[in-house]
Order: sequence, then structure tokens, then C-alpha cells
Amino acid sequence: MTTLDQGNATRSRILAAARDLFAERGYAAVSLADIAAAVGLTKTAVAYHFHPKDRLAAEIIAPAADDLLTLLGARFPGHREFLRAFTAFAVRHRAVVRLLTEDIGGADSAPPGSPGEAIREFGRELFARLAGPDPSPSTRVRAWAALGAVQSGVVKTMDVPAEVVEERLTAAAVAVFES
Amino acid sequence: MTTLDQGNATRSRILAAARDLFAERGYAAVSLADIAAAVGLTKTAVAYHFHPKDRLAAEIIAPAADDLLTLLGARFPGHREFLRAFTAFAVRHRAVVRLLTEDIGGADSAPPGSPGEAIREFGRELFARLAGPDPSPSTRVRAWAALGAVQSGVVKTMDVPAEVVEERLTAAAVAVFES
DNA sequence: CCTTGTTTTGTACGGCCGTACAGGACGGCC
DNA sequence: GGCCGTCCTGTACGGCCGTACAAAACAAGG
Repeated sequence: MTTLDQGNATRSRILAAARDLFAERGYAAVSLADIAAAVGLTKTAVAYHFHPKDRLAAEIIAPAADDLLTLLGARFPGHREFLRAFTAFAVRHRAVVRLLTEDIGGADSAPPGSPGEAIREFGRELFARLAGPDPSPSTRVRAWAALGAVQSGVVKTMDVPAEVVEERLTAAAVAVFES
Repeated sequence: MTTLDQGNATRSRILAAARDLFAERGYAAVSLADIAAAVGLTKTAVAYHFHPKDRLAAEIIAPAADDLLTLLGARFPGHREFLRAFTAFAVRHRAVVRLLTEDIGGADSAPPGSPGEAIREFGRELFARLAGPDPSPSTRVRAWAALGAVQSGVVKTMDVPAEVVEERLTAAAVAVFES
């Protein structure tokens, strides 16, 4: 805390820029140089603050991951309440939802122990929570469709007010799962 | 056609292997070496047949892109018929749907003229077709949710019989859009 | 047999990535 | 003043990517 925490400010700036870039291009498609250019630094400076690159993703995702963890830990009377809670979560963290679903968890080449491993676990757990144990093929399709509807609806409508998105998507998710 | 079209056979093998690898890992995450290893060749041999790498994606996508084009060219009495046709399309080409939606079209860094450019155009056109001209925020959310439901439902249930998926997903998509 | 064209290999290059390391600039503290 | 920790830069390395190019197998046709 020597230099009046000025470094901590740039840390936040890096974090914000990285979050935006990841949201629109995806994790793997954004290099340290890209982030550095967005903040006006060199890639080495970015690497100095976040070591290794995974820490960037981890730190950006952290709050969302916590929320998701409590969501998975809670119990719900039925699928409606669960879908309501999940949609609220997705809307609240819509800037990072793409990271949690597509990017990092997408490739199955993720080495064990990496953040991608935990994230794919999240996705499967979410599905299992919604579909229940030993789901039928039809239920599996419905569950994935419901999750996909929420994810797509959240990611593609960043400019729409959160309340509108949340309301519409809870209705949509429930409609899918009960179709 | 000198060597009895034996080369054309390996061409197909490469194509099939690449399609599978792309489907499970994504386009950018699969290298020529990976494909070559899957077919038992060197990456140079693969590069000989498909030059440059884009051609692989283009050739794999081609039939689906044609179908999509006719889908976009056709006229439908209402959104139900359109969603039914779109779901049928997605199920029929479910091995490459991921390529058309996530991977190539995902990054906005796609240089003009590349296949990614056309694919993102497809996605926007699809959305515009469903949402109609000058859609309200609510309609936008519903439209993206419906498309996302179909995509997710198709990609995540590769092992489920096509008829089941198609039937369930048309119902789901309609339910979303009418929610 | 010998040439021809296709297919596959081996080797090598340039580019971008994430990372390591040494050093410089700057403020706080003795 | 000297010293130290923080922040940032410059340079460089190794790795993987897609690609280019020369040369080797190889079947087919003269």
C-alpha cells in the first residue's frame, strides 16, 4: 500500500476491460496484449497483476461462482422456483455468464485442476439439478432447452433492462420445461 | 482420379474426423495436428487436402448452410411454422450446429470475407426473421431465448433419437416464444 | 521401363501466445 | 541521504499454430 493504492486502481481497470472483452469475444480469443491495449499498458504489466492468465478468469468469475454455489446448495420446492432462482442468477451476472457456460467449460481439453474443470462441473450440476436423477430423454431435452434459453436470452440482450429480461426469461424457462 | 480415388476416400475420413472433433471441442480448439492424429496422418497431409484451414469448416458447413439459406428464403404463415422448420433444420444438422452458432460466429474479430462473417450474418438474419422488424425488448428476449433453447437442446443431446429431439424442441421453442 | 500426377512425408519458417527475468521510475520510510 | 517495495517496461525464450516447399512413395498409362 505504498503508492496510495494506485496500482490497485489499475488492477480494477484491467479487470473491467478484461470482463468486457471476454464477454464479447470469449476467453480464449482475448490475449493479454488485447487487454493491455484496452487499458493502455503492456501485456507484461497485465501479467504482473494476474499471474497466470487463469487468475483473470478466476477473479472475474469468482462472485458469480459463489452465487452459483449457494444456488446449487439451496433446496427448492419445485422446478419453477429453481428456474426462477437460476434466471435471477443469470441476469445478475449476465456479463460473465458467457464465460461460465461457453468458453472455459466448452473445450473438453481442460486439464484437471484448471478453472474450466470446475465450470463444466457447474454446468452438469445445474442440468442434474433441473432434470433430476435418471431423467428420460424427453426430460433431458427439455432441461437443456430451458438452460439454453436462459443463457442465450441473457447474453444476447445486454442492453435490455435487467428486470425485463428476468421477468421474460423466467416465464420462458418455465414454459420450456413444462412444454 | 488416377489412384482409384483413394485420396478422395481419405478426404472424407478427414472431413468426418474433423466434424466430430469440432462438434465436441469447437473449431478454434482443434488444430490440424489433432485432426491428423485422429485419421493417422501428419498435419501436412491434412493441409494438403484442405487449404487453408477455413476450407475444412466451409466444406463441413456447406450442406447445412444451403439448408439454412433456403429456410431463410422461404416464407411462413406464422412464427410457429417458422420455428418448426428451424428446429427441423437444427436437428438434421445437429453435428454442425455448434459450428454455425458458437465457434466461428462467436468472435467478432472475424475479418470481413471469412466464413465467420457470413455465419454471424446467418444468426442475425435468423433472429430478425423470428423477432420481426423493430421488435420490442420483450420480443427480443423471447426470440433469443427460443433460438438458444433449440441450439442448446440440439447440441447437448446428441445421443437422443432425432425424432424425439425434434418433437420436444419444436414444442419448447413455440412455448418460449409464446410465453 | 519410364514418365506423370497424386498423395504423403520431413523440415523449416514466421507469427502469436503466455511467461520469465532484469532493470528503471516513483513514492514512503528510516 | 540511502533503502525498499510497488508498479511498469523491455527483451527474450519456448511452445504451438498454420503454412510453404522439396523430396519421397506410389499407382497408372505411354
